[in-house]
Amino acid sequence: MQVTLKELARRLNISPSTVSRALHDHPKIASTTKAAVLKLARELDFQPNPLALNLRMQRSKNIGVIVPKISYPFYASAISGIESVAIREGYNIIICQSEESYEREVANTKSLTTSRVDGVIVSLAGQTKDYGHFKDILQKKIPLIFFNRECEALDTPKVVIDNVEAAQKAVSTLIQSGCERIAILAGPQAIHISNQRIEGYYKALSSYDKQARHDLIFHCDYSEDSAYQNTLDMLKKSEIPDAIFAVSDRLAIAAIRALKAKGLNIPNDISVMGFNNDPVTTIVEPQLATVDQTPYLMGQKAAELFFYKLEKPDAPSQKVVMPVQIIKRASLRVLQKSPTN
Amino acid sequence: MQVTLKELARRLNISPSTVSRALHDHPKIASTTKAAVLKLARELDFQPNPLALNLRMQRSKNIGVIVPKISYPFYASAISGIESVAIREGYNIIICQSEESYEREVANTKSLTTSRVDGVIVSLAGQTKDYGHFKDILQKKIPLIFFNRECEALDTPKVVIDNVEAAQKAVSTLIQSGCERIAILAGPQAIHISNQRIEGYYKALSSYDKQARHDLIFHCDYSEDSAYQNTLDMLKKSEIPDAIFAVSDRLAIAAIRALKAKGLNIPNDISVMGFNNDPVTTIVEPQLATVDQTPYLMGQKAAELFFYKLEKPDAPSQKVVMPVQIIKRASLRVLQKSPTN
DNA sequence: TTGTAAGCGTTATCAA
DNA sequence: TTGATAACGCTTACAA
Repeated sequence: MQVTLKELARRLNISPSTVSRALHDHPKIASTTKAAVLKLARELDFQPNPLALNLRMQRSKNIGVIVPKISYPFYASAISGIESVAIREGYNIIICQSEESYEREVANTKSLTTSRVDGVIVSLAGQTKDYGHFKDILQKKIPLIFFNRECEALDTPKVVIDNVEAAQKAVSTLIQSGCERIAILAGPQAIHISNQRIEGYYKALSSYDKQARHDLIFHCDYSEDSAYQNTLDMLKKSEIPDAIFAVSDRLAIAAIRALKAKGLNIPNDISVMGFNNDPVTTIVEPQLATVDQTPYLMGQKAAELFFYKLEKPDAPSQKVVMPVQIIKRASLRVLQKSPTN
Repeated sequence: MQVTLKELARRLNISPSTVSRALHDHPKIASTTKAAVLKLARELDFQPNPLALNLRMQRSKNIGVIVPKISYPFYASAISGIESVAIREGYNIIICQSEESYEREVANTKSLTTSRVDGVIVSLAGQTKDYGHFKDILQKKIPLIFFNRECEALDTPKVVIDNVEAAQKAVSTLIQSGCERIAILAGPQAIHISNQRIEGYYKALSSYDKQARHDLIFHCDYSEDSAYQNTLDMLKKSEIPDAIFAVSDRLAIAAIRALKAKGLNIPNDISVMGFNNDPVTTIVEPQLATVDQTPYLMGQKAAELFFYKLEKPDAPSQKVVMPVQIIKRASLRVLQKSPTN
């Protein structure tokens, strides 16, 4: 059994309140009693009971975290980031996986609120289109933070990347390496993040005075099978693309598989660019160029936004936009500089 | 603000204890009052305050989980497994990463015990050789469960695979496909799990009346660089191996990289077998044969062992041994059946 | 069948 | 500078 504050008081023949004050070095406490308390506390290895503390303080010191899937490397890193700052502040995190399902996400928010978390950090499930469960959280005055996949309609702190700009950079990189017909392998039509990346794709093309071609835009359902199929479809065109920009590394790798199956050389026949900088990008052959999103830092930032909100509940909600970095790898063709230029 | 049990009592003009009993359908409660309580509780969406409950019951309903790294796919799956049964029992899990460091593992156990978890589920850090911090946990009567990487010296419930048998199966598979000179790419000398796999390697060889050759045993420090170097060393021999059994997929992939760099064909010149069934095994070329360990099921089982221990603290500790499965893939040569046999 | 009171371990308020 | 008391929200003897 752990030693309690009461027990310290009993042994020292003083009242629990005095012990409590000594432990928190309250201004009006005799230095002698304070010393005595601290000494005994150390001797007996006193640890305040967090359960009692939590009840008293009406908080749990837990942060709920809802992500689509912790086995996605992006989220594994983001969680580490969140955890690192939570631990530092004496908080624990409770991780829930929505598995991209709206129903599970709703269930997760319910379970987190009944377990009285002090805040919730979320990256939206792919299927979520209704935000009632998040409004409930806000209404209960529980700080709610989004990261990566956010809900634009809700006024909460959030940390995201500029998906438009990131995609624009990625596609510009392809253009600069000499690609002319760049296809985009996007997600489902309704996915915000995917649409933003399509927008960036358009922007890149137009900034180089290129005409966007609607027949080079492919929507898959985020499954590898469908990415594979869409890639095969691309290759049926009379003039096949000379580059593919996929909105995630997983999709890009499925595309690579399809390209290889058709005997195409990457990057000589076709360049490929992914998104996320997943560890597999260095395993696949050729190594996959991609967009790095610093998920660990995003997680840290999200946690920091939570603590800021906790401290200043009425401060306006910040939207933090993280920089991204293009990672050039062997899946990208190298521009042959023409000697005349 | 959430409605409390007291509030229900006040509104119904009965005592809190009666409300509490009604909610728990205590035998001696008038069915009318019970109905009334339940009705109001539903109307006001009463949720018992877990903080109060925890203090009263002297438990946190949290399970601490310490793993080397959640971004290892094996642990990501294992955690999902643990979580799935924890949630079902109304428990939350608090995840800590030791990052393979002994010091961090000690710090993790400290932080978990001061936050008063009801149990701890651990897979040992690579560097851990002293188990004092775990003895402290046991002494505090906190259930302690090991999974995957266990501590043999401690009498606790555990869920593991039979590493000797798994390695024996893996190496037998190589032998059956016609490999003669099988090298093993093992971890550091002190790692229990790695040594067990070496033992299985010996057993497989001797069961086929083959002589084990010490010059085919390579110890790397678990880093990819060192796996790469060790593989290059193998190739300096007068007679190079015709198969490599690596004790993890990560090491196997580093080996593949080295083999390719030296212009060797896999599996024609040399077969490769990994361990873990990491998702990258299907990305690397050729796809990597490996040993599947069902980490999700291991996690579930570990959590179940925890709840069993919680219920029956004095029951003898179970050791659950999970079956493994050899996954054959293209990195394995196919045996040319000689027509005379 | 129900109510009263004590207690889980802490802190905050008030009084001394 | 310290102590007594109440309170956080719940359960559980014990009493009625």
